[in-house]
Amino acid sequence: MPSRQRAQHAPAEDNPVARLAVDVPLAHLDRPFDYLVTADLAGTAAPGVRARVRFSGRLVDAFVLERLPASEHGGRLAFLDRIVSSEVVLVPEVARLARAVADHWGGSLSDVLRLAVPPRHARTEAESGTASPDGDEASTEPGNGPVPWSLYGTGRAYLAALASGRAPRAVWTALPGEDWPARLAEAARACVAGGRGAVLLVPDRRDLVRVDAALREALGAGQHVTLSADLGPAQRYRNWLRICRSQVRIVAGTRAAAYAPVADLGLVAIWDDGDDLYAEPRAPYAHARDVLVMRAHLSGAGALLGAFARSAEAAQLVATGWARDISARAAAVRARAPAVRAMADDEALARDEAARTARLPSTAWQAAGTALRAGQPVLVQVPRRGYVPSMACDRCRAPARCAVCGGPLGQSRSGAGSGSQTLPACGWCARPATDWSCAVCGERRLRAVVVGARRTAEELGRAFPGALVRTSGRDAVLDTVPAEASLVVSTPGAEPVAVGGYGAALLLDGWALLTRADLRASEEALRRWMNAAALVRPGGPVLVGAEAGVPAVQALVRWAPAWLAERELSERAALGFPPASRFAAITGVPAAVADVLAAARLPASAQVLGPVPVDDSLERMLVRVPRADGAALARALHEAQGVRSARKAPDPVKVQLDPHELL
DNA sequence: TCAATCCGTATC
DNA sequence: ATACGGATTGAC
Repeated sequence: MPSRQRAQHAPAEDNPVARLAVDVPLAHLDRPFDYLVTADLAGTAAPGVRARVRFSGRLVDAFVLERLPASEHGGRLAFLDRIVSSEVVLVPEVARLARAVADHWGGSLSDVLRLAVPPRHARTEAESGTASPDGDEASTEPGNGPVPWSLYGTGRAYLAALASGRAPRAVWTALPGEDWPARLAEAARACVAGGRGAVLLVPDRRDLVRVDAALREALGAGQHVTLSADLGPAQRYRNWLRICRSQVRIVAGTRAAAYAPVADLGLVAIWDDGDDLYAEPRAPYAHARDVLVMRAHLSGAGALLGAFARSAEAAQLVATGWARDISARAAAVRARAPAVRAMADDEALARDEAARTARLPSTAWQAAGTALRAGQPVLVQVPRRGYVPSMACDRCRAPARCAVCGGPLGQSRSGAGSGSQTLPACGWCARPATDWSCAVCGERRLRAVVVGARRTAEELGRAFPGALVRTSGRDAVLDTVPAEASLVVSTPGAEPVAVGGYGAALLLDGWALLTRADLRASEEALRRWMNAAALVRPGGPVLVGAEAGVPAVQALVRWAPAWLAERELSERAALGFPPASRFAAITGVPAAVADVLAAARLPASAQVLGPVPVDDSLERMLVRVPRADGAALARALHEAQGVRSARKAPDPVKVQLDPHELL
């Protein structure tokens, strides 16, 4: 077959070599491969198009990365089998980004490309390219109201820099009550004014609906598209093609939209980068915030990280000078912030299950009652069920940490038999906490922290007979609630926006958020509280069920997210935690994990922790290095995976850098 | 001495 | 996966 085909198809005269990214996940094949282009494909085998090639006997998908006059490959080149379509779907800018993402997280290019380029939908591709996108209605005139960015110190200068073609980078702390989708849309409009495009990321579909509406308001219809998994394959691919074909330059979407092939990218923006939903659950487990930061850096685009709260990573970008801080003046914050009070006695209630409904903290219920009587909705935030049990100081409730490596202590099950004892042990290095003492108060006793049964809507209904109770949570999320007396019970992240703002908010079981076995417990608690409290009208009462002295609670009371983030950042730096350090988690059957670590040429600074048993017969090892050695760590582990995949080692090993849920 | 077979390795 | 090269084996 080869000789016959080669006789039929002579190589192209110009640039007969195509360099391809082939879709094979094996780590040792994570590099480009050169193929010969036949004369008849000379015109269509352009950089960025999909191809099919015979790769070690099998037909596999591939992308053309570039065309070259000759190959550096010593052996014989095979001919490219066929070009799938002439649509350019992988532009060089995104190819470079994908390579950088793969390298940074120790993964393969093909894994990243599967996320970056949506699966082809042939019928959609064949449609005439002028079809309307999301079923847009009639065109509206772009809104041109006042620009509330002027409330934010350098905010207007930031937009002006975008419009003039520069690449300003900022961490933006939105004022409570801010109509943030409108502000993001204005930033996008500034890009358009300067002849460039923008990518705006939001955590979930509900936020996307809001940004979509704001963009339509700011830009008029048909000037942008949305990208998210729940559009379905056809609509998603249709919208995505409009970006490829440069028919739109503004994209709003969920995490995978970070790779949207917007031409002349002027801005990448992300709302609430601390949200867990930005952590990609598929290999190589890149975080969308970091992907955008990388993209801004590689492509010379501006960057905007906006939120009510602030992540330690965002604080890090400010601290290193990579991004500027855009915040409102203290007076403006004071004028708009709710009035926050901590209800410490909620702790006692949490312990005494029976007393709950009887001994409701009177301040909380007074505030709720007042708002309801005034005809205003009241937001009640309740934690989701099913927190991982963690250990805390018996006296002061500070989360308990390992004396040796600083990892979180948890209840490990030792022995599967009956009468098995549970003893607290480190979740990172597995050392039992035999001689523990609290770093805060010196107490030597530990207690297990478990979230009890959550207060139900019915309980609240009993406390306020006759009140309308709505719920918003995992199964049924409400987008908005009207300006009328109602109790709105919501889990974090599902809080509906209230027309006119909530009259009050109760943030229940706040202590439970703070004692999670999670490095980010404080930061995450504040993020959830602020996202809820920001929906309350200025000066409205917000009651949080947690100790007033805890830093996260202080930050909420003073509405000082940057203060907490900076504090967290310096604390973590002192303790060798991320983002000052980088971690890798290696999970698999014990022999396979040991195999990877033996093959990996880790940097000298690497500290290996574990193993810790995880479910079934699997175990996990952690490797920690200072941030500066992060790239070396990623490379070493990717190479080690390559050695194993070349050997066809049977047991799979999951290598995850910056494992989000562990830290 | 040569063919059949096995094993390891590369995959353009 | 599959193809190939080199080593190994077994029959003449």
